[in-house]
Amino acid sequence: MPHRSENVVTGVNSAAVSRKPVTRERALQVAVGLADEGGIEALSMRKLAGELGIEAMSLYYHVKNKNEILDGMVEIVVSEMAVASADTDWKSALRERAYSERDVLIRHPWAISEMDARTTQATLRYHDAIIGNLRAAGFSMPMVGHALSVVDSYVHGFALQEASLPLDPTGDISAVTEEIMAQQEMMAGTFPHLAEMGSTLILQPEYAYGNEFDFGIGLILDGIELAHAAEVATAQTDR
Amino acid sequence: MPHRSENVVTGVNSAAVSRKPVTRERALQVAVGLADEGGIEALSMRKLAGELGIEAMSLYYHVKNKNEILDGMVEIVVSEMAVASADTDWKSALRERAYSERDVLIRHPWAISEMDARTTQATLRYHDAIIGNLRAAGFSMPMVGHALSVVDSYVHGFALQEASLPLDPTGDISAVTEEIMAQQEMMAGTFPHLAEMGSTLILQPEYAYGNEFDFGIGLILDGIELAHAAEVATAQTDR
DNA sequence: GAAACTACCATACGATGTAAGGTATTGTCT
DNA sequence: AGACAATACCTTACATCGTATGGTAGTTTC
Repeated sequence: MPHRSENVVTGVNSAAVSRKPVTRERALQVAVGLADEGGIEALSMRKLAGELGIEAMSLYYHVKNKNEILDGMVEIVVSEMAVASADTDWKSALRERAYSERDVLIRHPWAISEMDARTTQATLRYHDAIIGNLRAAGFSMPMVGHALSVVDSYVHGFALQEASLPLDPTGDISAVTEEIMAQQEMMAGTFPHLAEMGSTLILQPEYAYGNEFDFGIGLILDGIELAHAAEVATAQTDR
Repeated sequence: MPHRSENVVTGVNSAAVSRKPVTRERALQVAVGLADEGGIEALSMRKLAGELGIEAMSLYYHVKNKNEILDGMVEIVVSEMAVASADTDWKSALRERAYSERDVLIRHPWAISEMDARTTQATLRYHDAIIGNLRAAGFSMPMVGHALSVVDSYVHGFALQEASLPLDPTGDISAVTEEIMAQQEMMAGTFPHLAEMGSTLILQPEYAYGNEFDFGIGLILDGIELAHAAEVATAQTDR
C-alpha cells in the first residue's frame, strides 16, 4: 500500500489546507503561538505537528527533541526584547530594557520560567550591551554585577507575579471580582489588614497592579545611581 | 483470588518495610522530600505512592488530585518562612522575611514557580502581618502596595535566578568551571564585556552570586524608606 | 449480625515524549 | 538513463503520566 501521499499535494488536511513547507523556524514560531494561546502545557509534539499539518515524529527531522524546541522558543521571545545602543546613558538603557522585557513577558507568560533555565544568545547579547553602557559610565565591575542582578531579578519576579494574577490584561476584572468579594468577607475576620487593603486599594477601579512596576523600577534605578555615586565618592577620598 | 493482603501486615514491601500508616500530612511531607531531591518532575503519583508503600490510586483516598498535593506542598514550604511579630519595626520585618523566604526557597527550588500560582493561608498570614507592620509605621495604603510589590517581586526573582545557576550551593564550582572556561574563549570575541566580567568578577574565587542578595535587598529597603519619608514630607507641607 | 466506614488495590484509558525503522520525492553523479 | 544518496515525511510501539471506575478486606457502629 502506498503512503497516503494525497495529503502532501492535494492536501485536504485537518489543520492546514495545502500545507506550507515546514521549516525549523516556522515550527518554532507556531510553537510560540500555541504556548501563547494555551499556556506551555498546551504545547505537545502531537499538537504542534497537527498545527503544522504533519505527524508528531516528523518534527524530529527538524529538531533533536522537545527541549530544543523550548530553547528555540525562548530565543525567539528574548529576541523581541529591545537592546539599547552603546551610546545610551546607563539609566535609560536599563529602564528601556526593563520595560521592553516586561512587555514581552506579558505577551509570552510561559517564557518567564523557561528563560532562567536556559542561556540564549540574545540574553548574552543584551548583557554584553548593558555592561558596556554601565562601564562607559564609570561603574566598577562589582557594581555592574550588583546592578544587573537587582534589575534582572526584579523584572523577572514582577513578571512572574503579574502573570499569575487572576485578572485578564484587558482590565476586565468583573468576572473575578465576585469571587474576590466572597473572599473579602472571609478575610475580614482572620486577616483584617489584608481585607482593608483589598477594599481601599486593590479593588478600587483605578488600581492596576501593572502600575506598581513604575514605582519598583524607579526605586531600583535611583538606588543604583546612589550606590554608584557613593562608590565614586569613596574612590575620590581614597586618592 | 484474594487480594494479596500479606503486604499490609507482614509487609516485605519494596519501599517501606512494615509500612507506617499513610496520612495526608505524611504523604505531603514525603512529596516535598521527593521534589527536593529530584526536582518537581521527579514527583509522580506512582513514585510518591511507592515511597509510601502503597499503590498510586490509594493516594486518591487522601487527596482529590495531584494539584491538591502541590497545594499542600506549597503550604508546607511557605509555613517554613518566618513571620515577624507585630511590634517589629517595618524595615527589620521586611528584611527578616526576605532572608527567610530566600533560605527556604533555596532548600525547595521547585516551590518558586508553584508559589505564585497559588494562594496559601501562610502567604495571606504573612501579608497580613507585614501590612500591619507597615501601617503601624505610618505607611499609606498605596505605599504599602508599592513596598510589598517590590520586595516580593525581587525576592522571588532572585530565588529564580539563583536556583537556575549551574553552581551547586556547597560552593564547589570546579566541576562547571571547565565548561565555563571553554565558553569564556568563545565569548571573548563576540561578547567582550561579558568575557571581561566573567574573568574579573564572576570567576574570582571570592565571588558568590548569593551575596548579591545583600546589595539588592538593602537598596530596595532604603528606597522604600526614602519614598515613605518623601510621602510623609509632602503630607506635612500640604497641611 | 448487618450495615457503614476506612484504607487500600486492580484494571483501564487517553495523553505524553521519543526510539526504531520504514517510504516517497528530489537531486547529484556517472 | 541508471544508481544512489539526501530530504522530508510516516507508522508502529513503548514506557510513563494523571486519573475514572469499580472493586475488597478489615474495623466500627448499631
